[in-house]
Amino acid sequence: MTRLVMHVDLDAFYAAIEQRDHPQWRGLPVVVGAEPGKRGVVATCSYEARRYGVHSAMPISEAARRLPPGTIYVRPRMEDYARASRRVMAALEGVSPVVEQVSIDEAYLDVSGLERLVGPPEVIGQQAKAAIGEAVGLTASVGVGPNRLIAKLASDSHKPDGLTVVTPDGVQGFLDPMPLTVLRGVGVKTAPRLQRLGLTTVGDVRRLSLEALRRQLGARAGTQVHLQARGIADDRVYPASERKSISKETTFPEDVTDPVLLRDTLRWAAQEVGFLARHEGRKGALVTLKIRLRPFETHTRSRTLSTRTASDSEIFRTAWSLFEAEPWAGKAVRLIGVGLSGWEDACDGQTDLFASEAPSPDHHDERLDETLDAIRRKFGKGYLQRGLSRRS
DNA sequence: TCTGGGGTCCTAGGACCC
DNA sequence: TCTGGGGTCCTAGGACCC
Repeated sequence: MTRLVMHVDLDAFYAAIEQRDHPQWRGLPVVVGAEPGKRGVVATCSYEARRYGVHSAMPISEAARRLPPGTIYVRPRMEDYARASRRVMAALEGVSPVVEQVSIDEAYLDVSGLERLVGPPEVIGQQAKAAIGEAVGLTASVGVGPNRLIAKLASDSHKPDGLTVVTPDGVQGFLDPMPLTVLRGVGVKTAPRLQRLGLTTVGDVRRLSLEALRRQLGARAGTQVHLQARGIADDRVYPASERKSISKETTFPEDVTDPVLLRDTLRWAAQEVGFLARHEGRKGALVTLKIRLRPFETHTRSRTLSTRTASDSEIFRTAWSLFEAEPWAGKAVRLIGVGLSGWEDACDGQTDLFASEAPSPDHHDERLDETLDAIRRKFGKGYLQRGLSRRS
């Protein structure tokens, strides 16, 4: 049976919420992200800002150079965005029961078989857009195709507020003229390897032999690219997938050498990770320290514990000992953070894992406050408030 | 230009075991 | 004394995605 997959992508999600909630900002360039003049990037920006060449992940300093006076710069309000996201996903459940949320502003739906009930794919897509409009007053771009890749590229092809349906017969004609960078897994490193061979489009890639692709990209990636160039990709939708890791990290406003500050920040990160792990009823065996040194040199160090943990202090102690085992003392640190993973059951009989202690907010909050105080004494009140995430 | 934060998946080498 | 092949786990790094 041939499947029908729909991809839904909210338009300039964070910026659209800001413009929805601040009518006076409509029609203006709006940038959600870091504060101009400080370290950081654009999370997302309104279409008015995109006209100046600004886009997600651009350094905020560069964006500020390009954008005119009168541009609105705002810090993300993640709680509000998350609330809107939940409403959108609930609305989509009304279109098809098989919804896979892939990020705060994107989802795949399995709409196979809905044609007999609802009508052609265009009508199903319109239904999704209308449901989102009703739920949160935002627009989305929708793509429908025979698999995830085609549905995603279809939604990307007309933005904002687009609706694009690609039939199985239309797949190759749709794909061939596209730049090869649209293929999943072909990014800033892989694309030049193909471009050096004189390839530019997906059609060019399709004409290269499987053997040549595997030589260039390795067996696995080469095969995947070969299949994608023919429009062959996963056509399943996975409604719920369990997360595999929890992490917290922060980039300092200025590089840090003070070990006390590094320690306090790592303690804060460990408390955040531990709290979230307990909240989700998880314990992990693998603690990973992440550090980024000046100029932009990233390292990870990890340790597998003999028993799984969700304890703030154990996560912290492990991460700090990983730090101390390295000759990093005195070096300028740009970023520090910690992750926890390794709770998947390896058939080792640890069945009591999820009966672990509940989150302990009181204890947690008190210690967290102490740590945050230490950090904010250095960097000011606004620091370490909320995350920032890149959104289309 | 000067590069956030949260993730996933893959590769590759070495340890260790049979 | 010099030596196989395979499997699994651990660790570090990197590419990529949103």
